Amino acid sequence: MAVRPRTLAAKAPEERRRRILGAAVEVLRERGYAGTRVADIADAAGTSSGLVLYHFKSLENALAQALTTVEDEFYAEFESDLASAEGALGRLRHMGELGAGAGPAVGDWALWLEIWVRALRDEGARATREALDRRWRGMLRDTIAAGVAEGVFHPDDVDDTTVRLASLMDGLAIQLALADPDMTSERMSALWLAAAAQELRTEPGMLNH
Amino acid sequence: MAVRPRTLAAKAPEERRRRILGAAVEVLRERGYAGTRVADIADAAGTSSGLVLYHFKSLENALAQALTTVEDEFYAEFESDLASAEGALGRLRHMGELGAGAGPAVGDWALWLEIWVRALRDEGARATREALDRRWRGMLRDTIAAGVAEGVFHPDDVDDTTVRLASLMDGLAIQLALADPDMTSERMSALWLAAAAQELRTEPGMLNH
DNA sequence: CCTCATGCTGAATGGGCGTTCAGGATGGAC
DNA sequence: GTCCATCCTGAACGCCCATTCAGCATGAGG
Repeated sequence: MAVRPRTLAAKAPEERRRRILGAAVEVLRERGYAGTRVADIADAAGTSSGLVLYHFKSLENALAQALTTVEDEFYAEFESDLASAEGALGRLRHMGELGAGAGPAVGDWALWLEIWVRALRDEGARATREALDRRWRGMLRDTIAAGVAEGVFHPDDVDDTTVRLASLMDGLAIQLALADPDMTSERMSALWLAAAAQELRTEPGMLNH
Repeated sequence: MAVRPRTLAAKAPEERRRRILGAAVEVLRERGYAGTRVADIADAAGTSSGLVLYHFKSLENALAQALTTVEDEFYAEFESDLASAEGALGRLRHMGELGAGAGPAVGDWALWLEIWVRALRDEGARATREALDRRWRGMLRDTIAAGVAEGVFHPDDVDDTTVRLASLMDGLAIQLALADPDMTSERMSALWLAAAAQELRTEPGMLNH
């Protein structure tokens, strides 16, 4: 009658595993990739370092999986939030606000900086981040294309505009992640939407909220 | 008759010191902040690890000084190159091209990623990078203001435009540093100048070269 | 020539930390 | 109850460096 042939011993291994992964993300945010120790993760998860290595083969692997988790959650939430937006204008506004920190992104931009540095030298990380970037740019491009179809956007060149707006968001995010006094969530969102309005030649005021 | 009261023993200590600093920069580019060892620097400089620690107090300190060196050279070259440009339009074009890798910037964007991650957790690094960013934005803002005075630029808001164009460059640079197949030096420069043309409402074609 | 401050070396030291492992506990199967 | 796969623990092991240091080299000053 067991759903799985394999029995689950101990309390709840899968639950424990997830707790460790969550702890890894937490520590990663606090100390960064280079500063995270196995013992830190174990402490944060309220378990032993032995178990961390038991569930994940190595620290390296644990951190990689932690980052994957973050990325997945990031996009999942992003996409679900976006689904509730109506029309291309609404979707674009959401993108500006979510990217600027209204959602899960807020503490995550720091992690993106870590991912970028990692991607500098790790082939796998590079490929992953490239794929994720393409996914994000794809969402942006689709939104723009939808707006063109609706007749509210009139970009010179959809691809170029997409790359510029995506890159602008990354660049603004750096200042946000580094807590530059000149940058706030609100300003970032406003700056990005203003750029979008220029790029897309929307009617004046269309993208203010 | 000695210029300095202190005698210089050995061959040329100051020269050696500079060689080590250069080696540190080289290794830093190759292996990144987290991956650089004292022995790597010593090897690259053709000396002993003892000497590295003799001239710089610690590895940490050596790397910090190496980064400072890079930053100084970066801006020095940037400013001198810029001085030769005529008019606001010429200066802006230079900024687009230098930033995109025509000059010393090309291998340095990777180092900027490292600096950003470092700034995430090191107060000193954060302050340094903020100051440097302000300096770069200041140059950009001055150029824009000059263009306004010349009557060739007509931005909505000089400050906002400055921040957007500076951030856009950072964002584009990430893809360049990570060798994203969709991004090249030429495309980056073209994308940035096109954005500048939009932001500054230049006459059509003014910023093409 | 001496002397001695400064440069310089490479082996030794010591600490930090990833990984391993021997040994328990747990709980389903029978 | 007995057995065994699976979980889990924390101490022990070793490796990898940063840093220290004892000692040699050099060359200016006298």
